[in-house]
Amino acid sequence: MKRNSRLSLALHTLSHMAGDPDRVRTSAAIAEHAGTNPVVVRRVLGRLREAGLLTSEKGHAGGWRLARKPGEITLADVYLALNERLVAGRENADTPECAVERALQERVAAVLEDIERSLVKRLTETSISEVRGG
Amino acid sequence: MKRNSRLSLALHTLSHMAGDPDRVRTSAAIAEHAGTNPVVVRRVLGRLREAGLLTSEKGHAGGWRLARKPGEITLADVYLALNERLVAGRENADTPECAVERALQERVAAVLEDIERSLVKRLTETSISEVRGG
DNA sequence: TTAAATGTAACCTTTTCTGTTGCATGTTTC
DNA sequence: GAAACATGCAACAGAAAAGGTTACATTTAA
Repeated sequence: MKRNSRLSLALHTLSHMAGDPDRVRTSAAIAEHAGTNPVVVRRVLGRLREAGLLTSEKGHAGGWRLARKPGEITLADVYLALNERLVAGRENADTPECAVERALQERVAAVLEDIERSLVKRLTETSISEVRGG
Repeated sequence: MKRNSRLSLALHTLSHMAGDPDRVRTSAAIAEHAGTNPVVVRRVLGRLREAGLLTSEKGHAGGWRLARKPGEITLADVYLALNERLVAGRENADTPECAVERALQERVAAVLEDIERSLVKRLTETSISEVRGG
C-alpha cells in the first residue's frame, strides 16, 4: 500500500464485501486480503461507519458488515466519508498582504473547488456493485 | 504553501503571467509573489517548460515567459505537465497471490483510472485566462 | 471466565515535499 | 574581459502525512 491507499483500501474492501453482503468480516481477515494491518483497516473502515456505509460489532463473532446494498453505495459516498480532498486543498491559505495577490489566490482556490465538485459529481455516478461487477 | 502546492503554485503563477503576457519574470519575483522559494519556483516551472507551456532564458535580463496565449493553456495542460495523478495511484501495486484478490485490485485500479480520465477531461474545459478572468 | 472482536492511543518508520545552500553555466552590460 | 544577474541542478535538512506496529481497554458471545 502506498498512494491513495485509504481510498483504494476502502473500495477494495467494500467491493469484496459486496460479493457476499450480510456476511460479517473481521478487521484481521480484511487486512489479510488487502495486505495491510488490522488497525489500519479499522482506521479506514471507522470513517465509513461514521458515514453510515458500514456497521461494526464488538465482541465475540463481531466484525464489519455493509449497512446498505452495494448498489446504493456510490464512490462519492466513500470519497466523502474518508474526508479526502484530492483537488482542492484543505485550507492552505496563508493570506498575502497584496490585495491583487490575495484575489488571485482566491480565484485559483475557487477554480479548484469547482473541479473538486465535478469530481464528486462524477463519483456519484458509480456504485460499489459496479466496481465489482464489471 | 501546503497541500497541492505544486498545482496551486503553477496555476497562481500562470494566471499572474496571463495578466501581462510577453513580460519576463524572474524566479525570485515569482517566489516573492507566491510566498515561496526561487528554487521551488524553478522546480515547478521547469516542468511547465518541458511541457511547452513556458520558456525560460538564462543570463542577465533572463527569466520566465508564457509560451502560448493564456487562452490556449488549459488546466489539463498544467496538470499533466506536473505529472500529478490525484486519483489513480502511481503503480502502487504489490500483486497479491490470490487470483480473485488480484482481479479485484485490478478492477479498483481500472475504476480509478476512469475517474482520473474524467478529471483530466474536466480540466480541459478551463483555460488559464478563465482562471484569471472570472 | 475465557476467547475473540473492536476502539484507541502512542510511537516508529517511511515517504514525500518544501525550503535552503552552494555552485556551475549562460547572457548581458560595462 | 570582467562583473552582474539569471537559470539549472545537485545535495541536504526539516516538516508533515501516512502506514505499520504494539499495547491495552472495552465489549460480547460461548
